[in-house]
Amino acid sequence: MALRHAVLAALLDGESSGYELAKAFDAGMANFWHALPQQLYLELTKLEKDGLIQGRAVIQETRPNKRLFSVTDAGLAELERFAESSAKPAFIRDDLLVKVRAVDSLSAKAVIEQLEERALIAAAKIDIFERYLHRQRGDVDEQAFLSSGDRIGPYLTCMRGLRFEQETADWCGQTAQILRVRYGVGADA
Amino acid sequence: MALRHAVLAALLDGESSGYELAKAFDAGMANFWHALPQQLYLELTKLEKDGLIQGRAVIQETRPNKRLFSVTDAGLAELERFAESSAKPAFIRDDLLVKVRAVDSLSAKAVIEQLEERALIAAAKIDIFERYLHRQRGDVDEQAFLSSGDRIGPYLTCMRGLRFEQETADWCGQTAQILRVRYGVGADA
DNA sequence: CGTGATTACTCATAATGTTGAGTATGCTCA
DNA sequence: TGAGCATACTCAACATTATGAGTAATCACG
Repeated sequence: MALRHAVLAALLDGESSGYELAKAFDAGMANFWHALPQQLYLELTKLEKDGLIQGRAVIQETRPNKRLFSVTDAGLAELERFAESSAKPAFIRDDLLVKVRAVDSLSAKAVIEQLEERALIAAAKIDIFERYLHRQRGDVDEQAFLSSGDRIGPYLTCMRGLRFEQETADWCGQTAQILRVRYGVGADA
Repeated sequence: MALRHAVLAALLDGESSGYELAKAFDAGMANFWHALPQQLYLELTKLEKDGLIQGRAVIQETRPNKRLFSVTDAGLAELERFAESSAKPAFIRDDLLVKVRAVDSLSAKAVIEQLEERALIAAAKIDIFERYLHRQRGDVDEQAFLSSGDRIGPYLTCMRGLRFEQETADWCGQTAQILRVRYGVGADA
């Protein structure tokens, strides 16, 4: 029952179609949850059936018709219940860490390459997140925005995503460097 | 096929029973993967059937008998294959982030409490990880250990876990503080 | 002497997440 | 003019993870 609440939380940004949500939950932007389009469409159907969101059809001329969903009062109440229930601990679960853990028994080259690739991906996300944060806070500085802006939830979670990616980029870069030195693999992996 | 490789990587530390692995993959220690005992026992059975690990029974007088597993050559080869295949991106997937994302539409108290609780949990993990790192490197400093120690994979992944938890503790603390100020909830939540 | 924690493991089922294959239309760019 | 991309969504099958309920012995605590 977790995607359920992630979708509700995302819909607080305003009415949205499955397709738009799918983009938001995809690799690029998902700073607080990740899901594939198929899951989202399914979840939206269930949420509507349960009365937690309501959809309205939008007939389009030039594009396929779509349905825009928004959170109902029952949905808000459900989110409130969710927020009060105890959160389960979050874990890192990452293929790349498994590979690094085993690196002493493997040929390091592939691992180094993947660390460097991951660092680049993280750098791209950092860029996206920084732009988003800047756009959100507008002219005021961060402190001022956080104390008086009218919607800070998305900002706060994006901050977390940003720091996570910065940490990822740093660790991947440093780890790749250490392994390169140890195993004499050139920098131009 | 991911737990599979996590188990293989964990067994590189040396022969281990399902029970011991279960502790290592549990909340406290799992700095590179997380799994429940039931999953591990199942996976160990499959790994043995596939010849990637081999078990040997140890008959104990005072405790139930157990089976210790170690990685075979085929298992090592499988890990090598895994390391060379491209890693799928890692995502944060955390209930608490969902709650923070939605906090503007909720009563903030419960969210603040959970942020503070999470910060404490993270602090405890930081402690565990720091001790582990210190024990691993022994007398030499980190740089020296990383360039000449004989097994650095576990050290590197634990570093990642450490930083992740530090980031968690910082962000949770700061976020709780911001929300406390905004919503006038006392520090003694 | 019995309550609860630790060691050591198993089985079944439910919930979640991933993969693959479709359907359909229209827009843009070469 | 046709290849590829964006919009917009659906269905089915599979893989992975999580949950709940047991079994059974020993040990430490009061």
